[in-house]
Amino acid sequence: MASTSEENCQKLKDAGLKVTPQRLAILEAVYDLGNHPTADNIIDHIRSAHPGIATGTVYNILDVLVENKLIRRVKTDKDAMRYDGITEKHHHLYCAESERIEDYFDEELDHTLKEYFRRKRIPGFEIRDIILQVNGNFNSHK
Amino acid sequence: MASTSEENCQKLKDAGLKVTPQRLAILEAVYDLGNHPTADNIIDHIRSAHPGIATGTVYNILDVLVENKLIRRVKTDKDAMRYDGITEKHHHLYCAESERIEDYFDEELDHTLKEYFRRKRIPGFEIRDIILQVNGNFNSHK
DNA sequence: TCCCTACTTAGGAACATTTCTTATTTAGTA
DNA sequence: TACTAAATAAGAAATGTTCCTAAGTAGGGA
Repeated sequence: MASTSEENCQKLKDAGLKVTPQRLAILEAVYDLGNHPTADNIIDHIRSAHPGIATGTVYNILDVLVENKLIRRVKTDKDAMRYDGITEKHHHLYCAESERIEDYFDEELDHTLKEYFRRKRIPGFEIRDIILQVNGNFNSHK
Repeated sequence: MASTSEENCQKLKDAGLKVTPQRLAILEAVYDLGNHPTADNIIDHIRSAHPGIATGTVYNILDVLVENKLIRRVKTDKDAMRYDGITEKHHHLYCAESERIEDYFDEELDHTLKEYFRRKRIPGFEIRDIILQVNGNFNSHK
């Protein structure tokens, strides 16, 4: 989870993006904060080290990072958009009662789905990927 | 797809909601518009017959209808929130290139998933339901 | 049918997000 | 190291969504 500035710098370069202090700060904020921060969480975190950054800039950069697959966007029904520093394929568990969102990895499931849709095609639609939105409740207290 | 005012009226009553002209109008707008309208589409549609309705009211009522499961909210990555008049369980096909979203029904798939998670439980999490977000492209022109 | 109460709406303010334009900065090249 | 083109950030303004309060309305009971 811990990543150095140089590594993050490299990630930006690899994606063909110019490296700017703002982009580094935001990428690091998403990693540091963990647990699907909102744009607001990210702005707060960054302003401590980087007071002048504009709100619009943060949103712009988040978009750029999402487009270049350095981070992901996590949809929620109600509240604000949230972000995720994990780029490997994974699903999300949404708690109906709290705002909690957990990552869920399951290669067996991914494989099963892939097989399923290899057999049963959807007419007129070419699948790129499938993300599960698993709704329910956490019943143990972390 | 066609539904009378009386039927919609009854749906509201069944959900324990007071019947108001605004609620009926919005419920009908979602059915009439089809194809996952945005709040904006709905507001436009309603204002023709119901000019005075406040924007906030439309959002409030959409929330109420979602909470009472008369309609559903469809999450999208980027653009505005969209709504869906179909309340049976179903998944969504998201087109990467257009804003098109199609409904996808597949009982066999639902059954497969149910079986899968009956075997393989997620520790500390109780599943209520699972929605697939199928990303890809439409390759035929409808 | 009329009244009462709780629920609902209108309207506006607050908040979240996107978009636009201009000035600045990056990174490659000389 | 200095120059330049292209990409980027700041700031402001537009848009989308939520929240709040006072006024209005639906529906049950007298």
